[in-house]
Amino acid sequence: MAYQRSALMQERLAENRERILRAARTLVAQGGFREASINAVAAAAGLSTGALYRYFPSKADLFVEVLTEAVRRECDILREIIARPGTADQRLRAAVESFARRALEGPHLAYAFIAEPIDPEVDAARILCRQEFSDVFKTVLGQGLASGEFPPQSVDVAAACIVGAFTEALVRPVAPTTPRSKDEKLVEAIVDFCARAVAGPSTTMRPAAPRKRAKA
Amino acid sequence: MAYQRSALMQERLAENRERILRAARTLVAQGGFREASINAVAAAAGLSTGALYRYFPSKADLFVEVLTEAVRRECDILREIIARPGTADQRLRAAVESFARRALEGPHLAYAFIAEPIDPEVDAARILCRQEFSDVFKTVLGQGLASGEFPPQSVDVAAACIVGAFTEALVRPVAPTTPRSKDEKLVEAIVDFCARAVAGPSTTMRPAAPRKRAKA
DNA sequence: TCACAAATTTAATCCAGATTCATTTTATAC
DNA sequence: GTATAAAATGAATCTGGATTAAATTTGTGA
Repeated sequence: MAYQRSALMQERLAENRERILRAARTLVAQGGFREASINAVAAAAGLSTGALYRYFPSKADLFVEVLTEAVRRECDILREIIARPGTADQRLRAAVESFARRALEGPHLAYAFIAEPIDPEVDAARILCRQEFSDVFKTVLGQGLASGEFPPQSVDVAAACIVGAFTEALVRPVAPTTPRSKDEKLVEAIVDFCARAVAGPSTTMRPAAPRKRAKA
Repeated sequence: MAYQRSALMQERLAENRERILRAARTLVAQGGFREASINAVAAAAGLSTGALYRYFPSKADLFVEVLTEAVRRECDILREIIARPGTADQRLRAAVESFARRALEGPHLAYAFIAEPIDPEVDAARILCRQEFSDVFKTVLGQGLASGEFPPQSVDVAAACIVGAFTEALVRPVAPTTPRSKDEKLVEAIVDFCARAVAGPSTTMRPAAPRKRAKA
């Protein structure tokens, strides 16, 4: 007779898989990918290293899944915010603020997901993820542009700049220094920066030709 | 008799050291830190691995030097640009443009210097370097703020955002796709983004009203 | 020329962490 | 219960790259 897993067993296995993913996420959140070795993940999940390989073919596969899963959730939230009623400016602000706020909760996690390299395979997945973030912002930028609320600008570049701006502003200080009060100011300043950037006065006051600027 | 190196020998040694630094920089420029193993660097410099350790105590030390040297040069250029006459807006634009343009020449290099982690020791040095970049932008932001040319804003955050914005916008596409024509557009878009961000309307007021715009 | 110091080479060694595998334990079918 | 399949263990292996060291070559001072 063919061997068949009982429903209970099925569930336990699925649970283990979840536990591994959760453990990996938690470890990354605590100390970035550096802290998230296979051994550490397995231990945190209450399994042996060997067992882990029953659930994921390689470290890269595991972290690709951790990454895409987290980014999917994040993007869902952002898309929901952007779909709300309001001006493009309001919605953009809300999205940036929400993004920034959650990033502050787990700076290591945010950094790891946005920037920290581990493995070429994971890095490749990350590029897609950043694209997904960028696309969310592009949506609202495009709307503001179409309605004339925002001045003409490259939505692609602006979207990337927004992601980059708060990555740099938020994610750098992974250091212990993180008093709550400062955070509020920081989030506000970042939101303002991004909002000004897209809503600011039209900038191309200079004719494209005369470029007497320095390059060196 | 005390052993003493001839002037010729002295020079050859110094030259070797330079060659190592140059080789390291070149390799990083080609493929990031990942490609720049000690063996590769030594080979590229025309020396053996062992010899390299005569010049630098460790890989970390070597790359800290590569990094700080490159950043020092870059900041010198930026400071010079910012010290020129002109409005804060003009000088900020010139600095961002110059920075962006050179980053485009070697995206891997720029990425590696701004973001790519290798080693805790090097990462620590990088934080100082980013601070240095940020400080340059802070200078001009502070001037524009003092003169009333820019609306109230956090210069610290804005400076970090500027660095982040164009890091993300420029450095991501490390892919082969780099047609010159696109580059021009890209640089312009980034410069505009940053300029709008700092010069934009005061942010507390949020007029949904479409703003007057010039040509793109 | 010789003797010794420094530089260089080459081939280990070391290390950390991912991956595997022989063995043991647990689950399923009868 | 027994026999077999799947799952789990954890120690052993494998790997890639930094680091070291013994042996060799080159430079310096007599």
